[in-house]
Amino acid sequence: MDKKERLRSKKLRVTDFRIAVLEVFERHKAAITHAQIEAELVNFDRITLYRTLKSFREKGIIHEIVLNNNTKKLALSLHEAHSEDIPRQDREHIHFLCSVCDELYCVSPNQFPRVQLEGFAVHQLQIQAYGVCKRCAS
Amino acid sequence: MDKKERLRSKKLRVTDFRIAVLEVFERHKAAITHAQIEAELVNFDRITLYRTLKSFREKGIIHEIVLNNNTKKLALSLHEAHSEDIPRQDREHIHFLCSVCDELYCVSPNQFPRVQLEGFAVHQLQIQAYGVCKRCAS
DNA sequence: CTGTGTGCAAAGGGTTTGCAAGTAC
DNA sequence: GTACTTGCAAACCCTTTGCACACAG
Repeated sequence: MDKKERLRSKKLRVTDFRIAVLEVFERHKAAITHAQIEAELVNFDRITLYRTLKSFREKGIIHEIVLNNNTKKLALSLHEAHSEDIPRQDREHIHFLCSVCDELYCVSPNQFPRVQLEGFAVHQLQIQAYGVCKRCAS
Repeated sequence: MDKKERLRSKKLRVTDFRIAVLEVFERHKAAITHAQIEAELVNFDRITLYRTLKSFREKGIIHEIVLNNNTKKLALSLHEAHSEDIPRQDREHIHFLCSVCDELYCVSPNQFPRVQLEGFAVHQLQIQAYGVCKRCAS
């Protein structure tokens, strides 16, 4: 069961609640909101959920995407459970938000952009793309 | 006095408080936090500040940059007071955050990146760059 | 004069903290 | 057994709302 592995590899104890939260994430291909998670859990404690998501974030199991309309979405991180440092596809993916269905997808482009800024040494780029996804375009 | 012009062109009334807030922005080359603004105002009402910043945002006088450490910064928008729609340098600038001094600058690159994403029609990109600014690098 | 802006008080909502009991390892 | 987790209550903090008064145009 790789949900358990995911937790163990981050030195987090395996509990029913954490498994349940991971299951919610795995049910979705796109990033989800805190409210969505709450809606899909039954009989849970809100505070425990806050703490669970916080430790998931700190351990890099999930990452948070803050959109400019002040909403936040959460998504599983892509990297393998056992890897120690953050691999390229985690650093270099783009957050695509569809303005029709409001779903947010983590996408790896064929070529990740580079940027030159006069007077600034750029170490990392974080890119959010806004547009329409294939499903909504048809 | 172009602070007054700035307000009038957005159909906002010119008040002492709004001028004072604009002055705070003009004192800074980089984006500032809500807390910084409060620190530089004297004898002010917190609620009025919230409402002032809200109307500035709605009118496009300032824009908000949400960083992934969950902090927000505010900066004057670049476009001329009288322009009706958002010009290219407002849509196509990059937010650079220096990890040393924690200052955030709006920078226009010589060439704004384009991105191709399979299955997604990208209409707009929002880019945040992390690194070290010239002043901190020396 | 009219509608917009301000100031105060209070409410609202999301998130965090403290602590005791429960549980993974 | 020990340290980590959970659950409940309460506290916290930031932000918004309601309303009366003040003021810009």
